[in-house]
Amino acid sequence: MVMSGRDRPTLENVAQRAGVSRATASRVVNGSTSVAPQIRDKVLSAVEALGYVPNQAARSLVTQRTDSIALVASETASRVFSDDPFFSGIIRGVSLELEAVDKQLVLMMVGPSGPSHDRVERYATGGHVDGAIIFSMHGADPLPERLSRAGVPVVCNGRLLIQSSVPYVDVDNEDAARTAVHHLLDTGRRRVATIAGPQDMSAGIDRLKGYRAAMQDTGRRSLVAVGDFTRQSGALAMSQLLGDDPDLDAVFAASDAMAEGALRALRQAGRRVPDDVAVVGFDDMDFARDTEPPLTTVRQPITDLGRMAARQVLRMAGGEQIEPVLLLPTELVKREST
Amino acid sequence: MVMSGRDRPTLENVAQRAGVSRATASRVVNGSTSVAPQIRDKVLSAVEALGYVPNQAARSLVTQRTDSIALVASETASRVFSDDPFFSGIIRGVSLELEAVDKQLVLMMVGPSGPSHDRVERYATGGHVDGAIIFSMHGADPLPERLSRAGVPVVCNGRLLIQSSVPYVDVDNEDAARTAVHHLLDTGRRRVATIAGPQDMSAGIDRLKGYRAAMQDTGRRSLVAVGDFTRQSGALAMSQLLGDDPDLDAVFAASDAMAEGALRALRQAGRRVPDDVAVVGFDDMDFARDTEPPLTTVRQPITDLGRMAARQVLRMAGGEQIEPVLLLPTELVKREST
DNA sequence: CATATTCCAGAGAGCGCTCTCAACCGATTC
DNA sequence: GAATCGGTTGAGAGCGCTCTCTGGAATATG
Repeated sequence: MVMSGRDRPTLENVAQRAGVSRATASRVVNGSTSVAPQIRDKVLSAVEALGYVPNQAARSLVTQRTDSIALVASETASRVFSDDPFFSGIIRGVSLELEAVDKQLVLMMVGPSGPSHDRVERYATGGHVDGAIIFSMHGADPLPERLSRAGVPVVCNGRLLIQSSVPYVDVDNEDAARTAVHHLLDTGRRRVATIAGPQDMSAGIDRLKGYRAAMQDTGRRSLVAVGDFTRQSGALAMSQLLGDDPDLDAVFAASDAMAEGALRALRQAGRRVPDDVAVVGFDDMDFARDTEPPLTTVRQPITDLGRMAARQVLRMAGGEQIEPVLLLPTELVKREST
Repeated sequence: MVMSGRDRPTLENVAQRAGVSRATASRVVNGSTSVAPQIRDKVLSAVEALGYVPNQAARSLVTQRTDSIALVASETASRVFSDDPFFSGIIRGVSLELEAVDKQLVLMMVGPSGPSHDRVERYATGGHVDGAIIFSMHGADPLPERLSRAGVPVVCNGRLLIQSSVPYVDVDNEDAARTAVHHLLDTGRRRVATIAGPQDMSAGIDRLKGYRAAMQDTGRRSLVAVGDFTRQSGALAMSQLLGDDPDLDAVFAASDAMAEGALRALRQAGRRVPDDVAVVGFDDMDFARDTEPPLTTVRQPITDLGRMAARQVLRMAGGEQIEPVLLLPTELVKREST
């Protein structure tokens, strides 16, 4: 096996070949301005000739920066590995943003608690990353706060459930849900139920809150079933709802996946959509366009959520002060299911 | 802002507090056996008291290891960010395996070519990672070969399209497809079409090859439409197929997502499944159980594919010789669509 | 009891890089 | 012509860690 580590050219080699000092070579490599053009060129061609690539470890050792950001995801998050591509979207956004500034993305999964939790904490507080983005937290996870307290720049994706000063980016889930439900009401629906998301996640909680608010706005009774953002849970919840109130004429599902499950359950129960029951989802995933019928849904900019989280954490790492809350806009996309 | 980097305890501090030399402290931290128990304990409690975490950069600098592995994914891969969770499954597998040995996962996306390609190459050959797992390559991507030649341990996820000595892990796509088609034939189907995957990816190519082989085995004519593994393309391909041969009575789709699209197209064309047309998919994604009707499909162990890739690359990084090809078993899961 | 052997801890040399500080040099100013 | 000055370059000190090498204590051997 080739040991790539051993025979790699060092700055010293570059300097020698260019006939300058290591310090000057370093300046050129790092783009310092105060280097004479012809020396600069000499160094650059030495870099080229030798195929020099800076040793990140050595650099980190002195700069105390690692140029990498951790993306921490709760491994058990049903959304992460279920059939909805929320996870992928976030990763994509974060990745695009980091790539633009030549930072690396270190991905870490954590279990609900215990050893893997500690591992992430040790790793992040150990100065291996310049910051961390934490997403898809369940319950009152203490990790964000702990890292933050340890001096690691942290940004969360989604509102935290505990009182905390850790900044986050999210959409206004409550408001978006409210809008969705009002759309149902405005189009003449009278008995609007909801399939709520998991009640240990802010997205689940806030969307339910929005639904409740909209119902109260118009003096109506709530009809709630709780799912976990997956298709199956959506189908199950829909059946329950139908059992609870056979006359319901609309459903607001807190995710597209659950909405699709609901669509299926409705079909199996012999209900026509939207004639008998209108359905609104949340997310605007790719597949929402292809359900039968195509799904009316609340679009949230998932990739942008990732991008913004990355941007914020980079700013923090750069010593900037950032807004504690950043909300991105949503949009109600009307299709044939309402 | 708290600068976490500056006030972190060093090994020197630990040594001092424990009243030993730095070398001994290092031995304890790295689990060397030749340290007297009571000294060992003293060091450990100093570590505990100070909250010492080794500085990875310093360690890497001398060991020439980074304890991290790059997972490189083609960003444009339709599978990566489409509605099928292949990507997530691979990540999950790799992540689980790396976590077990306390290595980090560095995720890198690459565009079809150009700057991001170079970036990955520079990064990986620059000794920032101990190895790389490359997956979802399109066409004859030179990246795996280039990295490998540069001395970076590389394992691919999926057969390479070019002649190369880079090892890979995969399922036997051709054989699996053949089995699936034979299942269709065995259950009395006569006109079996296929919705092939993209022909610039080995999974797409090999599954089509398997289909063709099965058809030839039984002296039948092939009927092919090509998709790109997505739902939409599956629906589109199905319509074409129906146009080409309205009497077809079975379809083998090279992915579950395409199979679902096909199911939808068939329904819209007024065909009953499986009465008029049988459908077989590939992957056995979660949603395959919930399609209407539930999908017969070829199960491939996606998470294990990720796991094995990680295991192989770790072995390579450890200097071991590994098998150039590792094929994991598939299984035909029979449900109601056939 | 002297010598050989084993075992364990410490000293010290770097790993490759950045960055401060001093040195230098040609050019400007008095 | 001497003093000053902006602009470059080089020397060298570390960043925190691992690991080899050496010395000394403890144990075994003749």
